[in-house]
Amino acid sequence: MTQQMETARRVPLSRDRVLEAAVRLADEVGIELVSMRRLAQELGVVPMALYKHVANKEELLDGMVGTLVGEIDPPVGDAGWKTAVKLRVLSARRALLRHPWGRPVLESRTNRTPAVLGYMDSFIAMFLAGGFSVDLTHHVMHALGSRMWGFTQELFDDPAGQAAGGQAEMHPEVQAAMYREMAARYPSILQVAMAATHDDGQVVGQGCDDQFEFEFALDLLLDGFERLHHQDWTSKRAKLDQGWSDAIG
Amino acid sequence: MTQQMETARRVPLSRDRVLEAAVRLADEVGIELVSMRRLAQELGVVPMALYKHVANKEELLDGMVGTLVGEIDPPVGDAGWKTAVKLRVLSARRALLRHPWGRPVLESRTNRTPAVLGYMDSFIAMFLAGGFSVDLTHHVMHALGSRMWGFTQELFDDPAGQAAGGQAEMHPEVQAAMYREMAARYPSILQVAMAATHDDGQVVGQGCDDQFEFEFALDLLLDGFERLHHQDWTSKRAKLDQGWSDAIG
DNA sequence: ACCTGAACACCGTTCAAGT
DNA sequence: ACCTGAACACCGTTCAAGT
Repeated sequence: MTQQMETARRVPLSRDRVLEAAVRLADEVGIELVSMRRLAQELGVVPMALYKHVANKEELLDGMVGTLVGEIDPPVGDAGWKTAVKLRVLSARRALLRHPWGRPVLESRTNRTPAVLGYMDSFIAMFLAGGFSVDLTHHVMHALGSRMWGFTQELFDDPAGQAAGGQAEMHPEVQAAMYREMAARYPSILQVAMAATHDDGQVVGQGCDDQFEFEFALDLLLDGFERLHHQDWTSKRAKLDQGWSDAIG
Repeated sequence: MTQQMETARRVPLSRDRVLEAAVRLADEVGIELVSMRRLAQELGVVPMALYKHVANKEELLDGMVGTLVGEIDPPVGDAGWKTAVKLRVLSARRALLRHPWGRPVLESRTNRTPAVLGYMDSFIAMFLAGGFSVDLTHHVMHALGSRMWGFTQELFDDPAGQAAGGQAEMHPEVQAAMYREMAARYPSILQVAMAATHDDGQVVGQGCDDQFEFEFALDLLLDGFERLHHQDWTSKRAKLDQGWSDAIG
């Protein structure tokens, strides 16, 4: 331990070492505990030393996203666009499951870093290679949105602290009371929740198969994309421009 | 001003006054500047005084979401499920456009407050009333996800500070250099961006019609829901359970 | 020129002292 | 019993003093 820290202190800091340590720290203790100060401490360094390798915390987070993108499989070239897109999204999803901090960090990113632009570019290229018009590709990319990264903004995401099965510790009476309360106030939620969880008395959100739900929505979108593509769908805006081109051309 | 503050000090604090002030403050200065301390100052009160009306900041944010939900139109009863769902989502979207803080706050919510549960419940009820099976309703709600609130997690959302048209201040040379850089590194992005912005030299993300893109994806999903509903789609899991019921019933 | 301790301007929340 | 100032344990980042 002491030896490790001394070794760490001997090796000079570098942007890569900083990012690597940030990723490891976020994996271990969660992103909410990753502060410049804590990260510096982890590296056996004074906080200000980090600022020579990253301009500020935003840039640190951008860098972390970069390493995340690096873990996503490159697109397969031999399958159709649909398979290629799906495989890539699912690969991104696996990367995000390995690094739970990826989601909140991606959501908060606002800088167009090369890593993110490159990832987006390769997605667009898959659609174009599949014969999609530039116009349809544009809208389809918007529709995909953050699902490109393998996550969806869910109704209720599990709070960081709350492990699954927390319900098990409740007294039957309390559970019964909650049940009656739900039945009175939120009858529709209860109906769906009961069907999904098979009357084991859990409330909505628990007991859902996240992977299934993600792929359900993804397939729904991809099928929709395919349908529009086959019928040569064009947005009114693009149609209008086509009219203009015809008129002036 | 002084009189206002004194009046404010005279009227006793209440949960409603706290929430109302929080909403107004967030509308005016942005959510990132809404702190317990700043809010207290705005109310002419010592920070700790707030804690008698909200347990902590989380509960304050939950309360703000409550007032937001209150601004969303109730479901129309006489149209079909598709119209009812779409109108409600678009109403939520308008509420969110009036209160830009709603999105980040909703994204960060993890508590199942009555307001949110009630909103969800009414959505589920719309699908069930439309004849959707409980099973399909469940998956469809997941697929809808945060789109229920009228927003999508976009690839790049405009950073809070950056107004549209910031590009206009760039020198032509810089713009040309950026253009060449994009062409070399992200050819597919450039293709789409140019088509979307009609060669006025802007980069991707600018010049998109957010409302169009939102409705494009929403319609794609709703059409998908409709198709599955018409063909009596059932998840394998529900099919399996049906088999079990048949076997043991 | 490089490095870094101290400081600045904030947080949310606890807690004990004052009324 | 109620209220609140001071304090605690943090932030990200600036800046000037030290080597």
